[in-house]
Amino acid sequence: MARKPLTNPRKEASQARSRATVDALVEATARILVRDGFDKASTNRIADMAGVSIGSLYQYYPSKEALVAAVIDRHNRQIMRRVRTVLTEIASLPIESAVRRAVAVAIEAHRIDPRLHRVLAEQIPRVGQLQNVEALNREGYALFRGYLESRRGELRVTDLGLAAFVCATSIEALAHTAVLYHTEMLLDAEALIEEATRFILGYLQPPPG
Amino acid sequence: MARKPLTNPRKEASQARSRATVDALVEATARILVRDGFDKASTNRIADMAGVSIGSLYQYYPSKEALVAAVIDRHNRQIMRRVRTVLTEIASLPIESAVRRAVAVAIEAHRIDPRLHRVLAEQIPRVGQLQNVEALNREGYALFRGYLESRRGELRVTDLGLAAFVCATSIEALAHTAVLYHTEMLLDAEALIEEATRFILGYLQPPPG
DNA sequence: GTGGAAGACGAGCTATCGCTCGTATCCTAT
DNA sequence: ATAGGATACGAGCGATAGCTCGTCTTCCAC
Repeated sequence: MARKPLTNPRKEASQARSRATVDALVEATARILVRDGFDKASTNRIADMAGVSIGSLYQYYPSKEALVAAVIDRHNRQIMRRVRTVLTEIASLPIESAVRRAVAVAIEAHRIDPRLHRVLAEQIPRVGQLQNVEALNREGYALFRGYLESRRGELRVTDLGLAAFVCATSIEALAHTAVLYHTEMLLDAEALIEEATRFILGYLQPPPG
Repeated sequence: MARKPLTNPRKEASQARSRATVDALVEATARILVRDGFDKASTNRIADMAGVSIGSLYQYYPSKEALVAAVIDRHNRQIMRRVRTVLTEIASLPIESAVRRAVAVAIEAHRIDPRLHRVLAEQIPRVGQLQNVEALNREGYALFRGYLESRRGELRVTDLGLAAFVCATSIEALAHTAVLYHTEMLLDAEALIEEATRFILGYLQPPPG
């Protein structure tokens, strides 16, 4: 396997001026990733677009990968803030509305910055941040599993771990695919949400009657 | 968006000797992709591993991307041959066994060469082959949709297009995730297949009774 | 058996990459 | 006011990338 470059920031920025520099670098990285893709995102170009000298760039980030990792981090934080909130709120809801909310937030999360999300989804493996993203997936999975456990009596599934995996993976994939590759479906997002909800419920809930 | 390099082969190999050269190049590309990743797969290195001079490489492929595209192509062909066969066979099967077979073949297909599949899944967007892969997905989707239509009377879903999208996307995602990131699940692949089958059937079939 | 097309070769060009380091400027504690 | 740490600068180094082109070798139709 390939050797991993360091992806941690080099030092904290302590003065306001330098914090602005760091922000500009991360922002410029995100913009270049979206506009030109990972390959054309050279450190020189990033520094340029940030209006910062290449020397300053290397004061804060040891490599291009570290910069991309910072972008990923920022994006993930945005997503998880939203997902965590909603998946915590659903605890008190009945199954049907809980699942509907979960599906909706998955779509919402993917729509936060779809173009960036797409580039990142493609580039994350190369930056060696896969574990971190796996950790996020696992958190979503764990939150959902927690909910299932609290409602175990109302479910027809027995292996809640497996069920949570199946649900979380599918919901994520549906949201991901729809947002990134089938935007026309979002014109009637409600219909998609309803269908996905029926999908999940048909699996989780015992047949009526 | 980034400028696209040409990805078409440069010329056909007509003599046996040159066909061997082309094969060696594609094979070497695949091996280096798996072993070292896309970034370290330089044309010089590929030519080296193939035991072919760099000049010969450029006689047949105009760029590194073209070589990777050839690898993708070969791999996709392997996968689709299998998937097409099975999805055609299921036409005569009742829903339950048809879905089970479909799930099984999705997993099977991802297991053909998982390490290569993983690298390719990550790198395909950069090679601009996304449409081609989308075409494959659409073929899988269309085949499955055809089956659903032939059984429409036995289903509870109404929008078969949407249903096929939901099923195909989920099955693919479950197979993909399990094979690439949760190999421990494959120790009991039967259990996974059964669960996924229940999952899909709960959505497609009307409640019993 | 020979001429010309097909194939193979690899030194080396240009471009760009990631990155360092010596120097200049700014900020703040005293 | 000023010392000295924090911050910013950017010319330019070494490495490596993709790729060309002039030359040599092999194959095959006649």
